[in-house]
Amino acid sequence: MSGRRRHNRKITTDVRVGDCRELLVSLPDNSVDLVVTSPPYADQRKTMYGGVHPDQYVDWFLPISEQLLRVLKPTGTFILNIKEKVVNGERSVYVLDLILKMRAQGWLWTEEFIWHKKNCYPGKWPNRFRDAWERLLQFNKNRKFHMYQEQVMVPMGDWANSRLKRLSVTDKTRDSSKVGSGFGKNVSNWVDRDKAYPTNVLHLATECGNRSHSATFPTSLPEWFIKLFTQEGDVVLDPFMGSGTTLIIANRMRRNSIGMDTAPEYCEMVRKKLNSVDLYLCEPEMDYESLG
Amino acid sequence: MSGRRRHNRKITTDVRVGDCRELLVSLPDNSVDLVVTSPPYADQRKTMYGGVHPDQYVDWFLPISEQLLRVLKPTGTFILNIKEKVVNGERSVYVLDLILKMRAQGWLWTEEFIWHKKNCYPGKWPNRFRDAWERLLQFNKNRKFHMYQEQVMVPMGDWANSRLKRLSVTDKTRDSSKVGSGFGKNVSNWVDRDKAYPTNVLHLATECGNRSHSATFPTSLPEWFIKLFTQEGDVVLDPFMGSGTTLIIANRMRRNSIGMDTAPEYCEMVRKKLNSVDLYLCEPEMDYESLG
DNA sequence: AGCTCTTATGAATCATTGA
DNA sequence: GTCAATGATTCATAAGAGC
Repeated sequence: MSGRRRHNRKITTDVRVGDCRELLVSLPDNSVDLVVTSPPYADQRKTMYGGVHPDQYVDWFLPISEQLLRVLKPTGTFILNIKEKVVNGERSVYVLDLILKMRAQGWLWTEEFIWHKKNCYPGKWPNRFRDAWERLLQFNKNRKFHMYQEQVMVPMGDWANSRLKRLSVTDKTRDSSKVGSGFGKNVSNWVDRDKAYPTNVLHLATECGNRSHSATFPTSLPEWFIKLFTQEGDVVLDPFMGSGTTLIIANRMRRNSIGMDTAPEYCEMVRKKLNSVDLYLCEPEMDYESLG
Repeated sequence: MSGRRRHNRKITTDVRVGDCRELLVSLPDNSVDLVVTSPPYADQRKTMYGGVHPDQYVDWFLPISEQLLRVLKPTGTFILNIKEKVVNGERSVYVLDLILKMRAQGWLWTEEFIWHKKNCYPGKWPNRFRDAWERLLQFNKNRKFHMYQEQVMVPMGDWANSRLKRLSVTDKTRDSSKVGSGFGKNVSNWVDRDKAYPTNVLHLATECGNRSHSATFPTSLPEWFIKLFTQEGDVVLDPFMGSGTTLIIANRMRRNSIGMDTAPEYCEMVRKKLNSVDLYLCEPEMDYESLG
């Protein structure tokens, strides 16, 4: 766990140009710890990915998910960020259909996280409110998988904060005066509880890191799942890399990663960003935590 | 809009004992403006009252939704509160299946609201976080339906929320003691200023209105949808009444309503509560707004 | 009034036992 | 072995009392 040993291990960050339907075939079986990706939504970004019609979306995605099932380790996890479009005033059902067919492929639909977008897209319609959430579908190969819950614990609410503050000023001194009173054990229970486990609802604002790119995938989203489902040295895969948010944060967290994208200009951009990040990581005194 | 005219119209609140699969047949076509209900969730235990096995859930519900489709007005809305259980470490898919089959019945799946439960059930498991959200599925008969968005506009920003919340608990009682003090006008000033349209994510804590009954959703949940999808004098239907939260709030908001439940003791309890509410409504100076 | 502290409670999951 | 029932476990809120 020392900083020196961590930096002695070589971390690879692999950017591949091409269609993941072809590139995934070259990856070995059971080699990836976490797949986290946000594929192009149906009929969106036509020019970049050729656009997939909602009716064809499931058939287009199933060969990809089949490859992902193959390359994922038995203890690994697949996080799929997706949200169905409104078509003719109705929510499309291709996401529901996809879940059912991926289960038929062998995936377990373990959980559905909700990403609550606090600053969602503006707009007003007569019979619809703004869409402020997206699905984060968790799939696994087995019921048992790696999950490092303590890595994503969050600070507790205000009442606990104030209570802890009070403990730290009065009760701690009282404890030091009464030796072995047993009260210290209670204090340590409270002190240990300064962080709480999250739920399956994630509150994150959308970020617009790069103005030239339309995707609003915030850095904290892949970061959260990488913390939760991988350790240092593990392998993260994003078959729809886009601007490379997942790869860059994986590199910064010292996870090996593979990213794929059909657009050469995106791949080149990500490579450049990675090079500058690598410079930071080569500094022996720099740590991920200090970059956080 | 005057209080006098509103109270001249007779509002009926109809509590019927029995299984809604049988009772719904007697309702006329196209007679209901809003169905809002929270049916018993699927349960592994076969023998338990109200429990339906996950594998049988869709077949059990489809005849009911067929009747609901018949009795709903063309401009009406059906709100279904539901959440799938975890079975063998995996999320069940009967809700997804139900959506697909209800569409085949003729329903439009217009929207999926998220109810974010701020105080969710406790628990800790090695490979799962606590479940903090439920689905609020919106179904319609037609693409055009009645929606009164301005009725559910919310104050902007947290500072306004906390201020309004305090008003609702302390200043409300003060207002009832000081008749016509003019303070109520200040409240409405706050409400009129800086309002924003909500999104499709609802933040509500679970409430337990009645101690003797375990499964109630909070009053504000049906209240929100009744505001959004009905006007005074419209008809609200809850085929799984339970403790009657929906009926009582509908009565208070001067909507006609029909509630059904197989348990006579629940029906009797709701009737008693309705009688006491009616007494309040008979007072000419009382208004829905002052009841909060 | 504001702040602190107490306490009640919530549509849950999982592992184990028994049929 | 499969299926069903039971018990233990769990924790962040918010309402309410108290100062």
